[in-house]
Amino acid sequence: MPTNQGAVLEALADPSRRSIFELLAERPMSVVEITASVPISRPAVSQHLRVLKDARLVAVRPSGTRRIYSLDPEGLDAVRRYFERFWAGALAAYAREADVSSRSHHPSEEKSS
Amino acid sequence: MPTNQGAVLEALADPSRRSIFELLAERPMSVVEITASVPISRPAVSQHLRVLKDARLVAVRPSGTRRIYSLDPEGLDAVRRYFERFWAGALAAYAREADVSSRSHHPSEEKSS
DNA sequence: GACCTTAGTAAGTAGTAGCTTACCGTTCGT
DNA sequence: ACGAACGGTAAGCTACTACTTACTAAGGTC
Repeated sequence: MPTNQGAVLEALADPSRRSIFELLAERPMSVVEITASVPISRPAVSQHLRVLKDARLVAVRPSGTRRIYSLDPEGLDAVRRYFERFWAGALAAYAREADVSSRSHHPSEEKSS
Repeated sequence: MPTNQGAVLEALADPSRRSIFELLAERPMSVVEITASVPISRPAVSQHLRVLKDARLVAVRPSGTRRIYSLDPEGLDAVRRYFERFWAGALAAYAREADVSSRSHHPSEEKSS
């Protein structure tokens, strides 16, 4: 199990974390830079970054005394695979349910089998 | 409000809710059926279903005294679009960061405004 | 009709997640 | 070497969230 999908979903469930994540999508930034664009304290940002990093949604690169955070495609890909797993099934289920609903609402038309 | 992606992510952040979601991916089920496959009480299941329904991840169809829950492609599609939005950027950022890392130490350039 | 099944809501509780301030180690500039 | 900027960690508080046990309503069966 490479890169737990649950961790990714839990990480992005928090609005502050989503903001940070979306910020880093524009360009890599240091912690102070991120903090300037977000209404929480710097330690809070650090804590969020730790969660995002554990979920492999972001990666760090040290640059002098700063640490430049950027997006890590790894976690993104993990969650993408997770949702792809359900996509076909969801469409099929929807089609079947829609069919059932249409029978109850419209007594006419379409008797396939 | 076209299917808030945040709501979808928050809904699937909970393990119990993910279990229910994945159960319904196999086949539509009633609340008691779901409860039988999950280690929580039936009211808890109802509460989770409400969250999933608000996020448009599941849909309900009344069938007599039961309510058959099934996947709703709407929420799934919303979150898929959300992640697609970052996919290209994440890959580009990753390539750039990998490039930066590959060069050794460069004391020049890069100045914060 | 009586009565059982199904399921959503109310009210209350325990645990955890996110925030803060304070502190400490590193790295750069002078 | 000293001081300042950067950033991660610790400790503590608050608020929310997931869970429970009632209770209530609606539909189906006899």
